[in-house]
Amino acid sequence: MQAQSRLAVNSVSSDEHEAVIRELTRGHELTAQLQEAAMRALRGQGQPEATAAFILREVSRAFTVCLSIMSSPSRAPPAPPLQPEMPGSSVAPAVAPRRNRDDSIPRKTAVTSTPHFDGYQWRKYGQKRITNTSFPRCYYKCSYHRGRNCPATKQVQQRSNGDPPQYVVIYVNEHTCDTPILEPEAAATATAGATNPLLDERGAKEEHERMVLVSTLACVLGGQSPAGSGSDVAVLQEPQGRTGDASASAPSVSVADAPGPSRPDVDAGLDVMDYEVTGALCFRDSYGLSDDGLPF
DNA sequence: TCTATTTGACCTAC
DNA sequence: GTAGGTCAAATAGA
Repeated sequence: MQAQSRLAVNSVSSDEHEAVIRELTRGHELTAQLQEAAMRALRGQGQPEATAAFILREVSRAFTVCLSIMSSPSRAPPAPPLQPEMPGSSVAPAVAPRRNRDDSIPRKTAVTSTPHFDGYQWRKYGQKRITNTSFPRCYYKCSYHRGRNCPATKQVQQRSNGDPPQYVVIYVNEHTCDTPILEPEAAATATAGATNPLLDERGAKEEHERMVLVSTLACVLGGQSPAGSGSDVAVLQEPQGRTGDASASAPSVSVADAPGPSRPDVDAGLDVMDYEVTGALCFRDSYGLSDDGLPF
């Protein structure tokens, strides 16, 4: 599948490339909202809550990985889409990009409209105006940077102010804190914060989408299988610690602490690049959504 | 009082 | 010298 994706992506036009990114971004965004709503709906329900949290986090991560791949220079069409398309902004001059300070530091790039909700908690520590860009770049550290010595940081830069606005998020270093997924209230706060007006703008439409997805997910977790997706959930069993770090499997709350002996096995060995994860969750097909993401 | 955010200054790669 | 990344003091809010 991965090879097929590469072949396909390498031959697509700029418009198609943008469309793929747009759809992935949309999926990622919906996953974030579903995560928020599902956690609220399933709160205190033990195993279903833990399972939902795990699945949704992995789905979100799968979208992030796909977006990262699609946004990488080797995947981009001839005309790179990362430059802001703001009126009045000139085409970027041929300036040699600065090298990362340390090439050994793992970096992942994602494009999303919900940069502030990715399952982790971040603390902003800086903001910088970047040349040839219309928006400043914000710098975040993991909230557990001090307490757990987590080295993870991310940079968020708005790329366009469309609907929804798109953000380029660069994740630097892996989490070693094994940050739990945000509690529903915290997630709602983070998502609906001043830096993310998305929910305000979409309001009723997306609330409806969320409710459809949540009810379907609840159905799945409750042992009822929505059309054609009953066995897909099991495919999503995957190690929680993406770094292989032993500490990554010892979160303080939420998912890993949830009761139940059959928590998805942290040693299942599924890699980040197992795209069957995303393939197994075809929201539109499995959940009866139309082409524009709305329920039929 | 504590915590998070803002913002100017500083450091470093190019 | 310039620009990106980080630090830390100042500030705001709970």
